[in-house]
Amino acid sequence: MADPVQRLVLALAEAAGAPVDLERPGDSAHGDYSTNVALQLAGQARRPPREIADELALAAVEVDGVARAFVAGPGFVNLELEDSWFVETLGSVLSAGDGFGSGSAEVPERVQIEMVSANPTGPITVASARNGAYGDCVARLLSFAGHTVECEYYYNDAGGQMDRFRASVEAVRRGEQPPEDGYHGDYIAGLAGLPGDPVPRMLESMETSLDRFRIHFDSYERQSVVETEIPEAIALLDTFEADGAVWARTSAHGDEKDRVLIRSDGEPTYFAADAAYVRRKYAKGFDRVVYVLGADHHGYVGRLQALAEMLGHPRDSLEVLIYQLVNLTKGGEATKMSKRRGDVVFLDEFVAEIGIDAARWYLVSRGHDQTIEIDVDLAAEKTAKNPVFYVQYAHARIAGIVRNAPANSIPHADHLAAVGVLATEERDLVKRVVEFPGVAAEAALRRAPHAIPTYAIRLADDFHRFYHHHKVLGSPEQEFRLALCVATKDVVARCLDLIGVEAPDTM
RNA sequence: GGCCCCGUAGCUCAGUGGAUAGAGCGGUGGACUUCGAAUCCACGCGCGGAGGUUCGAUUCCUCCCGGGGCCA
Repeated sequence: MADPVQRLVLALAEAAGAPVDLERPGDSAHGDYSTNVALQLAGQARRPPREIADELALAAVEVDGVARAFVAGPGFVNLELEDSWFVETLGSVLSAGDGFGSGSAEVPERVQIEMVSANPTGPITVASARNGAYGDCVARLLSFAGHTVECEYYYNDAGGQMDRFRASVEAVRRGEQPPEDGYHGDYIAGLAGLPGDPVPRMLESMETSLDRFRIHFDSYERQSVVETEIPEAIALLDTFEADGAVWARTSAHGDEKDRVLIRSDGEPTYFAADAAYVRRKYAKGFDRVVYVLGADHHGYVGRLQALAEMLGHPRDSLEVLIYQLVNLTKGGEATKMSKRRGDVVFLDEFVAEIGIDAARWYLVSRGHDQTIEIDVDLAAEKTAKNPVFYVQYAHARIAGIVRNAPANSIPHADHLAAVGVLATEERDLVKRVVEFPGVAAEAALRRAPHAIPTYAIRLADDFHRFYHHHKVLGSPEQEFRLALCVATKDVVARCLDLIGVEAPDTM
């Protein structure tokens, strides 16, 4: 079945002889949809925009479903649509079912997303949780768009950090303080009380925290394994020797300077391990390799993309998603996050205070380019007012209606008919629901999951308003309204699923 | 000194070229014998500054100011 929105867009594009974008005007006096295509065409056509708009409006009224088309302002063409268009549109949403809004990827790719990748020296922090929540949502969005996505966790099991971590646990076991440059958090004492190597225990506990936070990994990779492939990787790179060291000519591939691979003492650098790791990722057959890194690592972008290019892949196929950091305040005082000092807020504590749904919502509902400020004291108090409940409540409300609906009254797409004249709230809600595919596609393309909660709030808003004004069950319009409820409920649930939040039937 | 991110309402944030810039929180006042009032309705205040591109700029470009981060 052809999507009625697309049908409109295509008909208008044909009339205009150019691609057309429909937007929803802020002012309802400007119709259901409007397009600025006449304004865009005016320049090259060397004609007054209103003249072009007049012609387009004449053609638009002939399009099936268009009740009225009129020109306003500098040359906008505004459309008012027939009730039948809304009924048809709702029907198409219902028949799309679970797939509504999915499959936007033009070229489906095999994508690896590497995220979190915190070394196992302490529990998952809120900062790492933002990394994970963001990466996980991007993974969900890309997968919904039609890509095949795998999530990987990478950690350094062989470096100095691990030595200091083990030494800290050992010190406590001997009844001493951890070394000055060691780890001082309370969790060290807990690990010291258990026998054996603390590293596997630490990892296991981190995995449990992430899993409970609904962040799942398809694979784990260790630096000690990756390092064994450094020679193969270096053989493929553009290298030279200077000062007794082996260098990668990264500056010739978009990086700001060349990088050392093997020091003059024969020791490989971290960058050499990075090279081996990048090679390994592509060797697994991924078309696209994504890193999720905090803003403090933005300097890595150039050298990583240089590696991809030297290894024979398009530099853009290695994508680094940078998110800004999380600042915590406690009672108005800023606290610097430092895992070594134990001066951090851990994910488990954060979740214990505000719950998983609110925590996930909190971490992904802001743009990833935005630094997050969290007042730890206020977070718990604010929970009840968190917009996530506003959205969840819309879902639960609809679930209640569906529960109370008579058996066999849930409508099907094929025999859907409006009764009487549609109300503003009904038309607005239909328009909101059909925005979803565009929102999901855009969010995936821009790696911007925060667009989903933003949209979900507006959707819930339109639903709550509709609910308040109109009775569903037992009304003459029951069939249409029930259909509208079901479509809304499905889209709300999909939005929440895309950000890893539950969609409860009761609250 | 170089590079990256950010300055939008009292606070936390949406809005990557369109018409009168939006939400939530906080404040005030209203609405439940009706499918769930965790809801709805009403009332205030705002694009850091200066230039430029454009028919049109919160959005794009340059510079300045201010906050954060990375590197040197």
